[in-house]
Amino acid sequence: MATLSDVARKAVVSKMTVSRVINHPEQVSAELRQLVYKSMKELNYVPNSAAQALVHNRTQVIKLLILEEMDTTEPYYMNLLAGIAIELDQRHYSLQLVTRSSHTIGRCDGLIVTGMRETDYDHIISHLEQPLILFGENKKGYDYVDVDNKKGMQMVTEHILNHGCQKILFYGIEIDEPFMRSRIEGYEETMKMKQLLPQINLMKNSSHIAQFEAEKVLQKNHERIAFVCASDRLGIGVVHAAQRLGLNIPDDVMVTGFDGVFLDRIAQPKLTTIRQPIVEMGKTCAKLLLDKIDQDGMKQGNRIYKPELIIRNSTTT
Amino acid sequence: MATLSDVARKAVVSKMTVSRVINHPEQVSAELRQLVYKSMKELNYVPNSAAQALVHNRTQVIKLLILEEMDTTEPYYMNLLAGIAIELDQRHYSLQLVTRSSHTIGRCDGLIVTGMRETDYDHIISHLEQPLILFGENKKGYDYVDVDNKKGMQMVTEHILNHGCQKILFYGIEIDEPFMRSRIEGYEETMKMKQLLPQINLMKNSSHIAQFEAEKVLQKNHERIAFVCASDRLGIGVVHAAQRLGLNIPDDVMVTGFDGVFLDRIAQPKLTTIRQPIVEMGKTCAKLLLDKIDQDGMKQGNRIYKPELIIRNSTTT
DNA sequence: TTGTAGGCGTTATCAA
DNA sequence: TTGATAACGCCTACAA
Repeated sequence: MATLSDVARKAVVSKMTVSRVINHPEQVSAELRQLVYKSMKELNYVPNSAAQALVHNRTQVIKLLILEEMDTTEPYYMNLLAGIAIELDQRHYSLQLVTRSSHTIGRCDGLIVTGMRETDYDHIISHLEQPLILFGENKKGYDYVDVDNKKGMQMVTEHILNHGCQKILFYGIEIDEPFMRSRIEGYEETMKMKQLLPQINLMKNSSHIAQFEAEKVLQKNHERIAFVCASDRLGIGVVHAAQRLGLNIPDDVMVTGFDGVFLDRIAQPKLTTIRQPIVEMGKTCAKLLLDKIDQDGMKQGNRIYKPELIIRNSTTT
Repeated sequence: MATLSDVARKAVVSKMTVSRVINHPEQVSAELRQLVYKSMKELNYVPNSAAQALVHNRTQVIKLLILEEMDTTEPYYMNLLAGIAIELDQRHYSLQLVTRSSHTIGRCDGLIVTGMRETDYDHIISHLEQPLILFGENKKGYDYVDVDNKKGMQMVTEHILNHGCQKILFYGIEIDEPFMRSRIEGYEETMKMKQLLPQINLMKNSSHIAQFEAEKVLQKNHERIAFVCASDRLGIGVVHAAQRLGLNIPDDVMVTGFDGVFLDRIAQPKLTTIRQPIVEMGKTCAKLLLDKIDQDGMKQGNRIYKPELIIRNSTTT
């Protein structure tokens, strides 16, 4: 692999001139600049990032801290990761995955944190000195990236109402975190606005639990009913329940999910859902973080994505 | 962050002694060694890997080259990645994700390659000079990690035969790669051994396509029938087909999947499947690769995992 | 067994 | 505008 010196020798200039052409090209005369570019190309020069990291006291490593259990890891994450990785690669950073079990965080230039619970702030997050970006809304003032959860749930609830169903149950995940509270709010407010009674049922994020719960409800129910779910996984469970009882989707039972990553398409019928642009959001996490690092840890604010309603056969024919 | 010099100063020894305690502890007297350990602990010393990388002409970066389309990315990958990441972190390497679209591979110490097609050998793989490990069997002599695909399909086919069903169809993925050929072989040989007619149907790895195909078959069929599928995704499609036609699983129709990552548990009923220990396999990929790097690219051979038959309600009650 | 000198590839600083 | 020098943190080679 060619080094700065190789390029310098070939162009018959000093190493510094080459370095300048790379970092402050405007400080170099056009003539030499062209000469250096030519040599770089010929030698196929790529800067050695270890050396750069050393001078700048950087690691060029970003850690992704996944605080959710591996068990609950949904397809979801792969997309987040893909987004993050694409952006990091472009800016010559690399990635390390850290889970709750890794006891020590180790060296890095910054962190992206996801799957965080309330208690993690004190135990983990507040001890970190590196810049960080959270994936998922929070009320503690940390910079974050998320979709507008409340708006999403409003959209999907209104969609059901517009299709002539007034009995709407909410199936959510039993977890006291902001993203969940926002989704509940979105549902609740929409229902109250129409003078309808919100019915909220929280459970573990498992398709089998959702199925079990929904079967109980459907056995007693005799009118048209809808389940708006806070995840596609719960949505799939409800679909199974309806099918087991021989009910028609969407005529007897309407079902919606949330996420729009993979599972919505696996369901049969496919799920109406709120799609989160996860890959995009991953890229944004990385972008924000790298900018934050470049700006010496300055606050970057939040990035809140507009949710997208994907209408499928679980609510319409 | 503390450096070698800091530790040396604190322990009142030279930098070299500290370096030796880390890399060749046996060359240092017990007395000094303890002193140095103590100082390291007190200063919370962690070696600067950029500096190490620089001296050793390493990058400390491993790339994971994912040649499959993002679209077909299954939950599967997250587990592979998790395994790889755990091992890399322990050995102070970091990771970069590269997809087909990244035009240049860039600097790294080694690669793990997955989702490769026949044509990629010439176009991509053969141009790489870094050590590499493939995830997935191949006949070109590259070191790889995989599950015994043939054995897995034999196990699951025999399982069906033992449960009194002789009409067994194979649903596979329409892709001419070794892993698929092995799974087909496993099915074919088991059937032939019992003098039964193998029936092989290849299609895109999509639950909806599998459902479509299975419905066609089931409409004409009037005996007990089983579908052994080459992925859980196909298996889910067959389950949907049976349900749409009001058939009972497993009494009328038996279904099996392959992979045992996430989707098998989402299905209702849960799928009998061949579980691949993906996290473990990911760790092994990383381990093999790092060893290969340490041994200057020496051939490491293959690691073939025993498949595990997970019996669930899609074949038994 | 321990320490000194030099170098890995890059960049900031200062001098020309 | 350009170049020489020193420094980043660590390790190899050699010397004591």
